[in-house]
Amino acid sequence: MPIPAGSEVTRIGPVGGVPESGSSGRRRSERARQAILSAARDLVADASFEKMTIEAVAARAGVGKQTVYRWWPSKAAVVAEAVLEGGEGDLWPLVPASALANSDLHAWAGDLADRLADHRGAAMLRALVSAASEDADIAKRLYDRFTAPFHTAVISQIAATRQGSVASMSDIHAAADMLVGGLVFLVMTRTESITRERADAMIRLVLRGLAPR
Amino acid sequence: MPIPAGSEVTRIGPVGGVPESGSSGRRRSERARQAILSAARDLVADASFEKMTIEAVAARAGVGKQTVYRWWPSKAAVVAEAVLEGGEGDLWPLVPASALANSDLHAWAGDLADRLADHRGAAMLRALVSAASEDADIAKRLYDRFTAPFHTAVISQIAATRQGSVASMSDIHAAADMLVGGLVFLVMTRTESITRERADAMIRLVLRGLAPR
Amino acid sequence: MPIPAGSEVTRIGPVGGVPESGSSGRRRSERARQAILSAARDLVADASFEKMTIEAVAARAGVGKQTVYRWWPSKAAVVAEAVLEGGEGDLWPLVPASALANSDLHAWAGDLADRLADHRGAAMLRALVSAASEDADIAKRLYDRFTAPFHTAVISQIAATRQGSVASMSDIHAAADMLVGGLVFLVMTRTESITRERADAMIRLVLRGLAPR
Amino acid sequence: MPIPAGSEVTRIGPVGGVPESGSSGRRRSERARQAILSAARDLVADASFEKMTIEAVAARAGVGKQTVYRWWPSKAAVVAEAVLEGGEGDLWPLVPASALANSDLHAWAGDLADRLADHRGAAMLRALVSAASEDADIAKRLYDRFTAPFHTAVISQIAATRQGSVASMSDIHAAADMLVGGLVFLVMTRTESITRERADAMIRLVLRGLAPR
DNA sequence: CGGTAAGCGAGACGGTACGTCGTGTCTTTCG
DNA sequence: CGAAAGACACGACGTACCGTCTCGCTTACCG
Repeated sequence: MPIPAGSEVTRIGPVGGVPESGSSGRRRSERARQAILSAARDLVADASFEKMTIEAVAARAGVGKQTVYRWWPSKAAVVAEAVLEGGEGDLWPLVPASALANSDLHAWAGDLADRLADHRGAAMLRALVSAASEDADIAKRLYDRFTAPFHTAVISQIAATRQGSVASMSDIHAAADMLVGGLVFLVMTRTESITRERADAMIRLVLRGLAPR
Repeated sequence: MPIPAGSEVTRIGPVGGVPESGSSGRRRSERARQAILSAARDLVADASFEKMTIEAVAARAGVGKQTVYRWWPSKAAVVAEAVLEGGEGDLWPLVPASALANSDLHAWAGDLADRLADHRGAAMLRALVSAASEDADIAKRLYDRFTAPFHTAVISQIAATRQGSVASMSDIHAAADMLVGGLVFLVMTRTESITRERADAMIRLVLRGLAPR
Repeated sequence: MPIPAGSEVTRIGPVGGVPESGSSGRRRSERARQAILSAARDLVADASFEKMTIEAVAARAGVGKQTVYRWWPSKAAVVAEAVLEGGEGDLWPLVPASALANSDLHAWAGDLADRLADHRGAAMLRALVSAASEDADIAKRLYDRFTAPFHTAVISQIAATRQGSVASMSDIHAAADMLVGGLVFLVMTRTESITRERADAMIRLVLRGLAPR
Repeated sequence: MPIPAGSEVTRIGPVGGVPESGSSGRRRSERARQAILSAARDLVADASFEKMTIEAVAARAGVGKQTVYRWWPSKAAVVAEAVLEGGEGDLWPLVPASALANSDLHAWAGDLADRLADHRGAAMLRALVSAASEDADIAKRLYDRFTAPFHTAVISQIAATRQGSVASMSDIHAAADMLVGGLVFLVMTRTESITRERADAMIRLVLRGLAPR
């Protein structure tokens, strides 16, 4: 998997795409869209992917079921968009593409750990992973959203500090996969405490592994 | 989370347990039990946790639905037992508790990567993780089955080579979580190639991170 | 129920009526109106009242759904107008108001039988009766369209031949109800063969019953 | 249509047939069956065939929807059985097969008129006719239930009184169709008053028509 | 002739019911 | 008394239509 250098991970549209309207007919209701995503987030947060139902999402959003099915092909797609896109502010911290110092990585990982320590955040991520296990496209979106930015950041850091000779590409891959995977695995297995300390330990270990001898 | 040194990870019985020998009446049919677990494995392997149904398991096992519900409380429990216990041979390699050399860890990780590269193995692990996201007990079983042995192995290795001073306990935790989590995350996100090389890179990185300076 | 002697049964306008001339704006499209009625007739003819949908009517007529709802309040109303008014030629024969001879009645009944022997005609009448069972107004329209003309005809015949003393009003009612009802019942119960012979037998029986001793 | 002389019109089983049980498994619940038919009767009586829903029937019967669909193929079939079979006492009077006197026919017709004068009875018959318009089998059941007994009665009467020479078979058919059809048509078109007088007039007319000169 | 007031096609909307499927429980008969 | 068979109450599925509501157009009249 090549590293999509300056890739735009941010805005991933609904699967059905923007209304695309040629012209006639009533337009898609943005109000309904937001209500659905928000309802999905809420329901997934206090139950689980399996227990969430489209019916309940529609009801809570004050929307007909068909309005959900018109724009998303499956429960997994709704959850993916709801959890990945978030609502107003960003749900998940993004590694700054120009991260130069180790402290940037620590800050990011600590931030992420905070979100995952929160019950709501953890539940949402669990749901997202379950959704990914159902649908390969979502799986890819999940991977790209969390892992790819780390690649970019580490590469730009190395380039800046001329230490590139040391860390091979496969090491960077391994580092990113393990870091993200490690945190996600803790969430999936509900290991109680996802603390900044734990996240720091992971970052430290990985950076030490990547560092020149 | 303390490391349960000599813990028995191997045999995790059905939740209901064996029918408490000594009682009168017909005994639990081992044949039915195996048929159910095997059917569950098959169905989960070529669909997904969500799409697998107890009804289909019962049908394929040639068993009444009640016979499933008599012994397992939920779909998640059936899948957990089916996937974790495996059939005849062990489904998932176990780190030898007395692993002394780095090569032992490489061998284990490579072995695991092989299983996960296989479509059937990957599907089964995905199902297991989904099951874990539904049920905290299963989540714990999953974590213990894959992470704890690594802890034990690394600790015994350190004890043997008197390098214990270097690696802190939290580093060992981090290492185990990341290693297992990294591989599992690749499976969940369906990253195409889970190769021995990838696994080796992970192990190498982690060992370098753990090593004394 | 008094016999509305010279009643205009023929033209029954749309419920909403013509757009109240004098107003500005675009006029009702006669083309759309005909397309809708024709589509309704077609759809009802090869399915049933229950299975016909307004959506399908609009689609087949190449018309927006709203254009149907603007002019008719319900599916029953559309069907009633479509089936009762017919298209170009009259769908259902009308007893001539001045029927003087028995042969006129035989001719009418035979004609009606022919229409009902046709699959399309039978299906349309079935739909009309179903529509009537939903809506009392339509029920009245149906009754008046088929039964009242018979009343008128028989009365005028009696007046002409001075045999009025014999047949009481209630006998005439009974005769009309039974004649029309008998044929309609055959259609509703899908009795295979609605032949001129059958219709003749009915007319004969009724006339013999009405005749002076 | 031949006259099924001594036909058993009485018990027409559920379409799905009696459980037919070879052996094992839970038996069909008679309680549920009665509850469903009774609920269907009630709902159809105070709405219409179109407005009645299977969902409402199931709910009112305290039964799962599936239990309805397991035994009846369609709404029409449920209504047909509910209305034709009736509950405890017979819903619709049956002409005695051995009717010998005209007064027997008058009694029957008067009885039937009473049922149809009742709002509930009328609504149920309307629903039955609508059901028949959807399904040819039900149409036949409806025809046989109401018309055939009349055939039998008239024939037996004729045989007894040796007046057979006069009334031809086609006249008897016509008489039966018109009598039943006349009453049913009044119900369908909601003609307000279905009185014994009206029924008597019909019977009188028909008998006069059938009588020898 | 330009304004304004419908009607029109299209099609999304909040809903209700459909007929099917799966859940977990319950009878029933057999071994 | 376990196990197979299968009916049961329940509830969600994804679809089809309902009747209503925008949309961006035509028409047509009226000033």
